[in-house]
Order: sequence, then structure tokens, then C-alpha cells
Amino acid sequence: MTSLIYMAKECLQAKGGRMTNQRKSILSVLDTLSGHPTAEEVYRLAKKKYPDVHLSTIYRTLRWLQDEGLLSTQSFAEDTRKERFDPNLSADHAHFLCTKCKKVVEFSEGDLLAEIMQQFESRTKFKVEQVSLTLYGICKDCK
Amino acid sequence: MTSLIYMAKECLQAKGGRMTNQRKSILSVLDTLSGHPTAEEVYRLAKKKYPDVHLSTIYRTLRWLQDEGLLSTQSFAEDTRKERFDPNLSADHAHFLCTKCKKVVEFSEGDLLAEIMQQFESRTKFKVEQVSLTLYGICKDCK
DNA sequence: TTCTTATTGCAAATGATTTGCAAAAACAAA
DNA sequence: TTTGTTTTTGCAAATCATTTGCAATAAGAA
Repeated sequence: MTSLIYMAKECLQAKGGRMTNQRKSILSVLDTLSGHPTAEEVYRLAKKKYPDVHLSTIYRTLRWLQDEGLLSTQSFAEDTRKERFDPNLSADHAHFLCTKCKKVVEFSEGDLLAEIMQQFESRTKFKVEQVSLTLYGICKDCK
Repeated sequence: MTSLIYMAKECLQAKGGRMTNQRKSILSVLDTLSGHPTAEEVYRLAKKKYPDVHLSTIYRTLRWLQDEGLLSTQSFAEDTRKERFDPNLSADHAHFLCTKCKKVVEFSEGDLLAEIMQQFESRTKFKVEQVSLTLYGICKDCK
């Protein structure tokens, strides 16, 4: 799997964009992180590598990566107003959110999701383009 | 199925709350509405019945109904910052959102959702308390 | 009708995210 | 390396949905 940094560089080259220290720090944070961070979380971590990044730069960079299709966003019932950024682009995964520790766990569920889409399409004649499946509960560690 | 208005009155009686004209107008809007309105939408409709309602009263009433368990909230990828209020309390339904006309369609899917929960629980040893399934696409009318 | 206390209107606060703009930094070209 | 062009940044102010404090209003019991 190619890294975010690499893919981002390709986008920049294609459009005459520039690789700044700020972007480098943000990309490396996203590359090493396993979860679904909020902008604030990315901000805190990116600051360790490049203390002068401004929060608005985090937002701009995250939004840019999203526009380039290198990142998707989720919002969970826990806090619907706060966006979470998901570097895992494969469409065939679902999420589990622990309501205690707020941890997000991904699980690939490609077959199931595809089946749900097909069933619903044939039953309703609607055209389904995307499925979002999220489970809420308590993770093993918190039990 | 008992109406929202009726259930709300019961809640009021139990706790010495009061049935105001504002609440009546909001409840009747929710009772007749079929979709998943935002606070703004409830506001616009409630104003027709009781022109002096203030938006903050809408929010307070919606939140109150939610706390009483008579309403649940959803947020959809279309606009993650805006909450939508769902008078359908049965846990066993999923949503389809048309990305063109923003219409929300509910479909009962109890068996499927229960099965997903059980499968995931036995596979991961996590405790699943809630499942949220949302499909996005184009509805029949918009095709 | 009166009294108590829940509820409202309003304006101001909040919190996440976005935007305008002048200053700073990339990178291409010289 | 210096210059020039253009992208990107920092910062402060704007936005937008939602919440809150408080004095004024109105339910509903007595």
C-alpha cells in the first residue's frame, strides 16, 4: 500500500502544488496513526514535529486531502459535530465505536456491505452508491 | 401506535411539566411529519401554527423529547453538522438518504441488523449496543 | 384570582470549522 | 544565489448550528 505522503506528492506534482513543512508533519501524523483522528488530535500531534503549525492549516490540509480523495470523513453519534478523518479509503469497511473510551475500530465487511447494497437496490429500485455501517458499544478493554 | 403528543403529555404529568402552545405546535408538526426534519425545518412549520415560537424553544423542546426517549437523532454524511430528529423509535430500522433531493427513507431491517450485531459480538467479544446503517444514493424519483 | 415554578424570548456565548488578507515560503527560471 | 511568481501560511475575524443565562411570561394547582 502506497503511503499518504507519496500519494500527496503525486497530487502536488500534477497541479503545481508545494510540499511545505506543515504538510509534511500532518502527513506523517496521518501515516503513523491508526485511528480516526479529529482535527484537534492531528493538530496536537503535528505540533510536536512542527511547533508553528496553525490549526487552520490543519483544517485546510485535511480538507485538501479529502478533496484529492486521499482521506474520507466520518461523524459518529458520540459527537456528531466533530468530524473524524479516516485514512482508510477502502469502501468495504465498517466502524465500531466504543462509547466508553471513544476508540474507533475498523472491520472489513466487504461482502456484507455489498450484499446489503444489492438487496436494497433490487427491492426498491433506488440506486445505492455508498453504505455506512457503524456499531456502537463497549470494547474488550473497557468491559 | 400512540401519538407523540400523548406520550409527551404522560411525561409532563409524571414530572409536573406544562403543556404550552409552543410545545403543542412542535409536537403536532412532528406527529404529522414523515421525514427526519432538522431543527430549522421544525421551526418553519411550527411557526405556522404558533407564529411566536422562538428557535431556541424548538431546540429546547426537541432536546427534551430526546431526553425523554421520544425522539432520536441522526446525522447524515450530506451535512454532518446539522442534526436530524427521528420520531421513529424502533431500533430495527435503517436509513436511505437521497444525495440529490436529500430525502430520507426509512426501511425496517430488524433481522439483518440483529444478525450483524450478533455476528460481530461473537467474532470480537465486544459488546454491541446499537447499530446504525445508512445507505446513500439516488432515489427512484430523482433517477 | 392568586401563587408558585416551569417555560419562554431574547441576546449573548459556545465550539467546530472556514475565510480574507497580508506576510512568508516554495520552487522555477535566470 | 538571487529574483520573481504563485502557493501556502498565520492570524484574526466570520460562520453556522446549537446552547445558555436571565428576566419576563404563562401553566396549572390551590
